[in-house]
Amino acid sequence: MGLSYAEENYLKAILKLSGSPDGTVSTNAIAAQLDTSAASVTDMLKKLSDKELITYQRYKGASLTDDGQRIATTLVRKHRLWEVFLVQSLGMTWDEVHEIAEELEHIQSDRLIDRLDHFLGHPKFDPHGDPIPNAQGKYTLRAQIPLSELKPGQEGIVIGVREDETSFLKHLNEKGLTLGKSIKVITNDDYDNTLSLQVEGHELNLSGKVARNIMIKTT
Amino acid sequence: MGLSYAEENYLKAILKLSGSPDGTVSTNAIAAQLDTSAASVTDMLKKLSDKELITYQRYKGASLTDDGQRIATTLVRKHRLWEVFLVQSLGMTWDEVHEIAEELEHIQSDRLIDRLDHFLGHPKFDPHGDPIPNAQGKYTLRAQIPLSELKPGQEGIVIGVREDETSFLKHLNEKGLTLGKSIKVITNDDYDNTLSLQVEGHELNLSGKVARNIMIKTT
DNA sequence: AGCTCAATTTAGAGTAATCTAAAAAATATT
DNA sequence: AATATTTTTTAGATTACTCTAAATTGAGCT
Repeated sequence: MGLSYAEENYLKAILKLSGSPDGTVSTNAIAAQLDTSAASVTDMLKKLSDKELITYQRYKGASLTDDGQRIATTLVRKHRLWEVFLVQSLGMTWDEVHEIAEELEHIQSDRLIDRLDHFLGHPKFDPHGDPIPNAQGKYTLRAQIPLSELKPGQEGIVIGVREDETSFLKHLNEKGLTLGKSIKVITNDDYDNTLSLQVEGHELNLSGKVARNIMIKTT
Repeated sequence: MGLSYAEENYLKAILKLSGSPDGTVSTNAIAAQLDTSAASVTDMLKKLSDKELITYQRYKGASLTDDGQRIATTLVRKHRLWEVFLVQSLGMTWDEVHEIAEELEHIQSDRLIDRLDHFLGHPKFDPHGDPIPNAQGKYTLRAQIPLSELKPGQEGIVIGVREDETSFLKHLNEKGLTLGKSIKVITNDDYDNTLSLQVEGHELNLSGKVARNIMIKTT
């Protein structure tokens, strides 16, 4: 019936990586995502294929079946709802909740998630600005572009980040660049790949690498 | 560093069973508590002993060291805080929260538990009436006696149950005997071991077995 | 088409937790 | 005290997940 934590994590990784054309994901991509060996991935892909949660052919990569997609999306829903709870109810900061939510998402109880969703007021986005799938797996998309694509003079609001890594989120927090902050781009140098912007009066410099991972809703 | 779920569950079982004189618990008692084989218990006792979380001698049973006691008490604290959250915040019923809390108690984050405790207003008792240890492992005892010990005419309030089993809690819910209800004993027949009482106008009959597991604060 | 190299799979092995069956130790009974 | 019974441990195996190293397959290049 229930899946193991490992199985669930593989499904989530495949969902995350299957933005590509036909949704097919390579063995190595999964190994990199989960920081495990390619051999382990191959073993697990066989198992998930037997359970009909993915379609898999040797040497050809894997993609989620409808069942697999449903389960993976539910995990994302759980993860993001828990993140909202941790930030909104418990007052934790957005850079410390990811790892805890990574554990909480595996708790087994549909009813628990329904009640939590209700308690939180059916939020549509998590603290990183990512959409929360509803119980049917549908979610709202939001118009957002990477900070790196803004031209000098453009303004907007920080609505999310792409990276989940704690170190990255911590870095942003230290710079004062948190969710909801209004920003205005001063310079965006395509050449040396740096960007300067104004946040609450201060001026801030970011590398192109960092700027590409910060999502903005333009105003 | 961190312990596995299995290791944590063994420590909790040993704490639960070590009400006895010197706090020593037998292999078979643990096996029964965790519904596992005695052989598995022996294996695990060796491992926990190596980690200095219990003292253990072959054929002589086990008892918690200070470290083991601290960890086990923290687990109880986490379990009971989560139960309060599930009932108080999410509106779940006391008969459905135990199993979910059984999973939630393993989530690793001291800060999370501190925040949760704060969010809930530092509750002293869980929905079953059991005391919640504080961060230092200390907890308040409450004067409570089993319903089975009340004499006819005595009155009181339901403040807890001894059994954790879902089926038992469900049974009580159906009879309308939930936490906080005022009761008055009408008859308590030592001979055939049954008891009748008044709850909100209704009259209710309980077996001695059930009555022994319902805790009352007399008024 | 044949070769090269990267990606992937297979082979073989290790760890954690569990089981059943058999052996050993402790406890109870006569 | 000797024997019978119960409890506990050991032995040997199984499942899930993981690893490294070696073999295989596929894809790109000439």
